[in-house]
Amino acid sequence: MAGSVNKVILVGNLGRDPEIRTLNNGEKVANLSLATSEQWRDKSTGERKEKTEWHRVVVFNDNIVKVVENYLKKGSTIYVEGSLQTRKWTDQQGVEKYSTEIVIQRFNGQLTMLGGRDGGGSSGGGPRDDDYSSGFSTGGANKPSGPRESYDLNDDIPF
Amino acid sequence: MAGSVNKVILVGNLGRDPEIRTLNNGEKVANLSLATSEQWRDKSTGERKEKTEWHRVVVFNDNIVKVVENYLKKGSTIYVEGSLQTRKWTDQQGVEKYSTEIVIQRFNGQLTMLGGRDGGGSSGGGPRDDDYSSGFSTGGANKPSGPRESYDLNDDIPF
Amino acid sequence: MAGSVNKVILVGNLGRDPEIRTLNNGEKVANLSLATSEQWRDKSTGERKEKTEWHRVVVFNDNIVKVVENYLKKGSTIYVEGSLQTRKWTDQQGVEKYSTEIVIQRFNGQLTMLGGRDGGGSSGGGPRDDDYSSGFSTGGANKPSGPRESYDLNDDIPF
Amino acid sequence: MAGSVNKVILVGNLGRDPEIRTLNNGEKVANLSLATSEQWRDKSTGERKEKTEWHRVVVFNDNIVKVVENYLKKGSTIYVEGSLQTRKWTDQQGVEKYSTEIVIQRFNGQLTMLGGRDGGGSSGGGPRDDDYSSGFSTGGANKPSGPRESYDLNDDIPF
DNA sequence: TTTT
DNA sequence: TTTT
Repeated sequence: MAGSVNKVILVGNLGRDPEIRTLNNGEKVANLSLATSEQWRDKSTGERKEKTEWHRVVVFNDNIVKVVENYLKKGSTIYVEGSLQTRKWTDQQGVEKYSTEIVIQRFNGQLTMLGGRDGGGSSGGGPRDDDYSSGFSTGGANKPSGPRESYDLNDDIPF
Repeated sequence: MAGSVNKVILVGNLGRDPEIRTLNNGEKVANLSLATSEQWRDKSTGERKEKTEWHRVVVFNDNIVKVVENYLKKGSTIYVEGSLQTRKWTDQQGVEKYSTEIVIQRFNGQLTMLGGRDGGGSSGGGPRDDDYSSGFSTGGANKPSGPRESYDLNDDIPF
Repeated sequence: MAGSVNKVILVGNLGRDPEIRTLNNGEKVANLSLATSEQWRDKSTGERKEKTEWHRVVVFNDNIVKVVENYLKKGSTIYVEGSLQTRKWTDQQGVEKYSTEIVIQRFNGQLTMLGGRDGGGSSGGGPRDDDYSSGFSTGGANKPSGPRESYDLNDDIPF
Repeated sequence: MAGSVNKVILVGNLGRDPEIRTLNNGEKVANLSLATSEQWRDKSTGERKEKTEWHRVVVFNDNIVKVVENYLKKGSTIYVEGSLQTRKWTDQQGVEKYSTEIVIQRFNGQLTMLGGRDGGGSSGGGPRDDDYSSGFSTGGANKPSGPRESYDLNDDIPF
């Protein structure tokens, strides 16, 4: 196909602490649940309205996973840049399901902390409030091998 | 919630002709099936790979719906800007399903034709190949009258 | 020209309080000085580096100008979306100069407050910390009534 | 400073053939002159108007420079993603000047060919019309060392 | 289902 | 200086 572009840009808050999983090959993957919301005033009734959208963000980029592990938690405000990917999976009843995620691959995407609420988590320790910005960076010896061919997230329960 | 951002930017091709539906209130809505794809060379095997992602784009913006109706068809290359929205629905077996779409609302989003293949469809009629660019427009009879033609900022001292 | 796209997305902090000017026709224009910065570690010396970029943002969109007037000040963190525009002007010595700005027109662009430092300004009054998000709005008295609700065509006269 | 974002997204056409320069260290840099334009109809007079904006794009990313060298020419339509940078320089009369450019650094940015007119240039040779998409890719053992500092050429073979 |  |  001629050149194409697949880019998602979100600024929002984490609805819960990130989940970090370790793949069979030792690599870590972070899953974020990110909320964005719109407010508006209903013209007819005049009342304030708000609609929240929840996004599933999956991070494969090593350096960004480290940032997620060390700095993010429920309530964190972040800027995220990734690409859309729809995954097909089969639930325990054998029903086919689809889950659309914002994916930050090894060699693209960005995640920037923007501060935000101090979280309500009980966790007290750990680094925090140190602003940290991480691009696609990564490096390491591995080249981009393309769009992460197979990885087992099939037992995830999409949001 | 603090200000948030929910933005998707895609450049790709239509997999089929757009579908236009008319709502009860007379408004039209356009549905697009847009493909983006990535190519890469497998590091180990050296072979070329390609992965295509399909996106559901839903257009509520009137002016953009008109562009879709009049100019787009299977194979068209477009730039699209909208926001992510996940819809819950129940299929005929009563199973809950989720569908994530790129939505171009009445007052946001953008769609720009970028040309692309002349389509392979047998359909011959209708306007075509006329490049046309439509922003969020505004709807109705009034369009933005353009990029702020003249204004005196000349005595500003740029940074 | 075939469809084109001209879009800038910035997240950064205001270097000083916004400047609001009133044009001859009574419209207001806001000027912002926005900083973005990059940090990295020098590979050879190992020392931390930082480079700050300053952006001139000009807001013509009425609703966004109101937000700027009422909520922004030195130190505010904002998300801004606009388009690039280079202006030619002549300084007092008669030398031609160029200034490139990020412009938020009446019918496009976005500005979202993201909180940030409480500013260092001595000014104490004025609204603050009330998170506020403003899209391209529409100008005039009518705002977009939100995501996919009913709405009336607006009878705004765009500039 | 807290995390910041500095991103420019353009779709437009090259006004002339790219210029490739070789730095002292042997690295190549590409300069592009990219046009974006807006059309609208003047409300009062009813006449069609068009305003073209010219952007200076500077490419440091090796792989993208190769694409530019091999595939782009006057008239090419491209998608470009980079960051804003304002450079200060002194002209031959000793006058300080500023130039704002869209920079594609070694480890970020994107350039995607979107086809476009076949160019009118007299140049006949060279690859052409082969759509080619290049991300920041690279990787290798070298990490991003920041904005435009010293770095090593990587010997990756782009896909 | 597109495109190369 | 491009493009329509």
